Amino acid sequence: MRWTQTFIPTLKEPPAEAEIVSHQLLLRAGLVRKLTSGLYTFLPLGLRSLRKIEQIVREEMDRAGAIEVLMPALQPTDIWQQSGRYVTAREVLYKVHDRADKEWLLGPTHEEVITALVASEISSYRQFPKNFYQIQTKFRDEIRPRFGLMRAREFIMKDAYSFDTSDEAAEISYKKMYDAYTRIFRRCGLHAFPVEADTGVIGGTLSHEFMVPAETGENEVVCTASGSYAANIEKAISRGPIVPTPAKDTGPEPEPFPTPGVVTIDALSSQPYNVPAHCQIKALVYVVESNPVIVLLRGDDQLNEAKLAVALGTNVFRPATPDEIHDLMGARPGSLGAVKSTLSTKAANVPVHADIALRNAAGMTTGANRDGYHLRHVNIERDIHVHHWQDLRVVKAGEVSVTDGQPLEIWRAIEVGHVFKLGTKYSEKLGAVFIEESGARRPCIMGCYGIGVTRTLQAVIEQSHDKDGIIWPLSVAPFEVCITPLNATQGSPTMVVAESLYRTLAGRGVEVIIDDRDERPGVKFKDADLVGFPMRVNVGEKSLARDEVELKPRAGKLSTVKVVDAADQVMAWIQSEANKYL
RNA sequence: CGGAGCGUAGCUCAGCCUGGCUAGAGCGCCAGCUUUGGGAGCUGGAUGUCGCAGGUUCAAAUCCUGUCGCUCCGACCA
Repeated sequence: MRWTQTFIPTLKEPPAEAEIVSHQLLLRAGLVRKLTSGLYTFLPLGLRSLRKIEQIVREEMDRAGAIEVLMPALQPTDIWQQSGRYVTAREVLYKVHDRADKEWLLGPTHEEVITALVASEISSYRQFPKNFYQIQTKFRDEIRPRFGLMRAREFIMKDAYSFDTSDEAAEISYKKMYDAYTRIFRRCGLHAFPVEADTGVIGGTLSHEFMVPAETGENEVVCTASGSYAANIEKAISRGPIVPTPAKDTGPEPEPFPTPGVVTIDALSSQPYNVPAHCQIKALVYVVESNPVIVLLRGDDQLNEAKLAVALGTNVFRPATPDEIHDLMGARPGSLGAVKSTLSTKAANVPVHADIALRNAAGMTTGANRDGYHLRHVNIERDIHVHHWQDLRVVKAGEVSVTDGQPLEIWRAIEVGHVFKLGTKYSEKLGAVFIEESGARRPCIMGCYGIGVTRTLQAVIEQSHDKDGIIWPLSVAPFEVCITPLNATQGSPTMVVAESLYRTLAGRGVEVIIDDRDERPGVKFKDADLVGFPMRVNVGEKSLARDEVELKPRAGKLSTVKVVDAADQVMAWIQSEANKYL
């Protein structure tokens, strides 16, 4: 490819709209342009890298035995009604109407479509296992698109769906995808690692997200240094708080004491009260499908809403409003508690969910359900009627792993993939049943597996760049080699050598671009570094006088080679570089 | 949807608080000359409904109201 014959609109300065470095570089290197929030045009170089990632994904899915299909992005509503997601996923659904005013959906994901296909086409146990995948544009009405391709309204996803006849077989399918994902991200030059993920209200036990560590990531991951434990913070557990919960009874019964104006954990732990946060019981009121529940946590702990969703069996809940709280508890937030003797008649029957870190807690302080008062000498087993003991807290750095007692760290990360064992949720609702050997009919066991292809592209940039620009891994670079003639005058010795090398490399199958622009060397160097081609070959009069050209790997040191050896040297370099991503 | 910020040239921004000449700079773009190993120099040139709509005023980029868009923080997710 010739630079002058493609379209690479680089920018000197980062556009104001881009906050994070990968987003800035996507724009500055001329890979994408924004149409409007969450919608991007892929320009030639961005598209080339995107296609390379897609191809890696395709090869590894094929290797794992998955079968490529292509499903419609436009979908009828009835299958979504059947699965129930017309309602539960309504927030992310883009709906369109045809001229007869019939409603259609732009697919945010394809469980319904693939399950309908399997329901109508596959009926015998002999036809399993099957795993279908596609690489396709998805549409989601994101609450807040952001960071360029990281969270877009329209994005390219690889989605795969496995169908099996038993749990054991489904686990094998799951493992194959898990292994394929590990290979895919490695081949993309990404350091991605799997973590246990929340399965949400769907339940089930098997779910992993593939995470790329990045300060700008939207997720938090809890892990040990050795990797012996790794989980999304929504799911993460530990052996409990570093400072144990007091368990010594300090009084015969709860004792109220005045705390005028004290409505925070901090205030109660300061002068003149000096009640350490871990000796307090925090009471929260939530409204679950219009019914109140009380949630108890240690004062120094935060509620993990994902865990609460699992505990409640629904994700339809919200914090109660101050008015609702006052109406129920007779006190305002900051003075709440669940001690039996302080609960109003109305509150007495409200379910109490307590975090397990509060087990056997004694000598605790909590709100008295009376503004300006707290209670001390609270013994939770004696004084509070706990209906449900559950793990509800957010794990903190420094606590130790349940697997091997190693200290836990917390990292931010980008989720690039998610593998999920679905069970029979969709197969039951959409009638994907098969006939087993005995003649009985049973629903298929499903799994679903997603990779955010466009997000992966940006994650590569986020993880691999320096002050000058992108540092593409060879495997996903838009071009492997950039030839930079320092004088682009047609027929000049420099250009003759550059053109010759260009033709030789292209003829040997190297993805090469020649910067044939009539620009000064500095401009070309800056642009090549910004775009991040893995190898740059400088052809200039100085070195040409010695019959040499320069090889400059984007991430390595400059060297010189004889003109006649240049092509071989470049080939050798590419070969050794390519081996790093296998 | 709640909170915060920003909309002035293709890009980055100044001007706005305290209204007043022809709306500016750098980069980019066009022409010419010079230059040619890390975003060159000089000269000349083109480019703006100051996001949009109302209002206040003798006068609005500037003040007020509304509206649209973009960005960031939270809930959602590949």
